[in-house]
Amino acid sequence: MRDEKGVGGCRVCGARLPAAERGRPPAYCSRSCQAKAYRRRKKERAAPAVVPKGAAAPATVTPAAAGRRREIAEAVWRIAAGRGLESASMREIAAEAGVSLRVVQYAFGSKHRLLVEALRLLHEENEARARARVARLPDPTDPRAMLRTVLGEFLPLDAQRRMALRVFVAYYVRSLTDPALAEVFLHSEQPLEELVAALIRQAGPDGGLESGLDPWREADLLVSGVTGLGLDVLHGRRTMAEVWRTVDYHLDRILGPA
Amino acid sequence: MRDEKGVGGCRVCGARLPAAERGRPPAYCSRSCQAKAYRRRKKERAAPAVVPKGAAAPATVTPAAAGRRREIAEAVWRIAAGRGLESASMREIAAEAGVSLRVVQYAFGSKHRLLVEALRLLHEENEARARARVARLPDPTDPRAMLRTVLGEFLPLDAQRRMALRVFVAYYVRSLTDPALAEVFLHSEQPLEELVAALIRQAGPDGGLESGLDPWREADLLVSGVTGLGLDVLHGRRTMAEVWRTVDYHLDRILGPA
DNA sequence: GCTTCATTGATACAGTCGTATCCATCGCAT
DNA sequence: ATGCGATGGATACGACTGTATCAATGAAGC
Repeated sequence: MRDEKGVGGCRVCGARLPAAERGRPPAYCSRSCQAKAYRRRKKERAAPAVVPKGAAAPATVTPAAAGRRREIAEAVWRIAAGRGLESASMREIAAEAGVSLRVVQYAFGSKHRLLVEALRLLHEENEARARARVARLPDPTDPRAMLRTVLGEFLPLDAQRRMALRVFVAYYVRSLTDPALAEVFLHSEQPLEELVAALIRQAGPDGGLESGLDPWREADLLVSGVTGLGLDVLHGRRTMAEVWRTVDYHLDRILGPA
Repeated sequence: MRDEKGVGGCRVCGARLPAAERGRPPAYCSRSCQAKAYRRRKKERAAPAVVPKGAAAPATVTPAAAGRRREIAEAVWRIAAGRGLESASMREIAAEAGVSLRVVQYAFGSKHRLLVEALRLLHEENEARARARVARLPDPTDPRAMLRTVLGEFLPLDAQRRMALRVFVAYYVRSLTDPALAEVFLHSEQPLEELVAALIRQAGPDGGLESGLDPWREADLLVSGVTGLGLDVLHGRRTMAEVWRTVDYHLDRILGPA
């Protein structure tokens, strides 16, 4: 609740305001009053009341420019996951992000650029989270645990991954008729089957890899299969428990029983 | 190309037409001419010119009511596959179907009912085509050929299946936020994994089914995997040749080498 | 004080959207 | 020839769309 927008006259001298019909409503009666208020704020900022010199990150205060783009992109994710990408209008996005329409326009220029950028950011976010989960594994040399973690990135295991999966599917459909979105998809996501194939292959010498298996073909079906199973879970056609049983069955088959 | 709508005068006597500003444009100069034309049509219908009693279905002449709904639904499919479901507006659909907006409204009542019905019809259409392809197999007892045919129903192997796949994915995404569409999805598509599992199991006794395989789990990953691979093909991220190699590898693994 | 620049609130603009209304003509029967 | 319900063309309605415009802000240098 800051001071009311324009009902109390000039914020400095209290004089009546001209009340323009167009543009932003005035808050000062003159530019001199505006400059006076500015210098007052500047002085307060110079002595910012005991800041512990970098103890905790300033969670609420973002680097302004990039931070706001990020927050708007997150609003796009939430809307796309909850109500579908088709109801992500500029005004809805602005409301969800808690900013004005003009700010969204200014930050991204056009809706199309906003959508492309939101997809790109979600890709980055997900890759970072996936890497973090892999790094948090207790035994980094256990191929089965590693495979389970990697494959789990495409399953709706928590709110975050459920949302990401929904958003990605919505974007996937759009990308079928939108080259700019298609490029974001095709540019990333490639080395995944290779990673899984490498994990399977690496399990061969010391693990229990049955001979005669083609790691590449196994990885191919495993990755696309897990994606398809995840979509069924989103839909309510399967439970995660069933999916894990199927995945574990195939991991047993490929790597040998646990 | 029937006779032009209203440029040639009365369809019976050829007289000039009053050309009303509101409502449907007239085709007859008077009610008597209208009745004359009706009786003429009725007589032709009574003696329908050597119909061989059910030899071939009257492909072009549809039962009017259901036939038109079908044509409008096909227009929805074409638009959804070509330009995306989000650009399937009532007016676009009407234009694509070659009818007026009012006709689309009249035939389906609301856009939502139209979309649901179009999805239902596409499901029926696809099931019929799939059954026909299975029935056309040279050797109905060959599990490998049967499996390849069944799994092929989810791959963009021709223009029809490519279109159906695109439409289904678009609808799938909508169904995540639209219960009526979700019901159409959940109501069908269930017995598919069971069919594939049955085919795998049946190949056991006389075929070359390796012991230790769980037909149900194999079918589970195979079906969802083929779906996922098909989506990648739609996107251009894979070729159909690569997909067939992966599928055939796994059929070899499950059924034994060809 | 002045000016400049990036930012932004309020609103206008030109569409498209799904749906509803009006009403003439339709097929069909009496 | 008239009546009836189904059909359908033209158009209005109100809501919403993405984008553009105007003017005033915050912040800064001179």
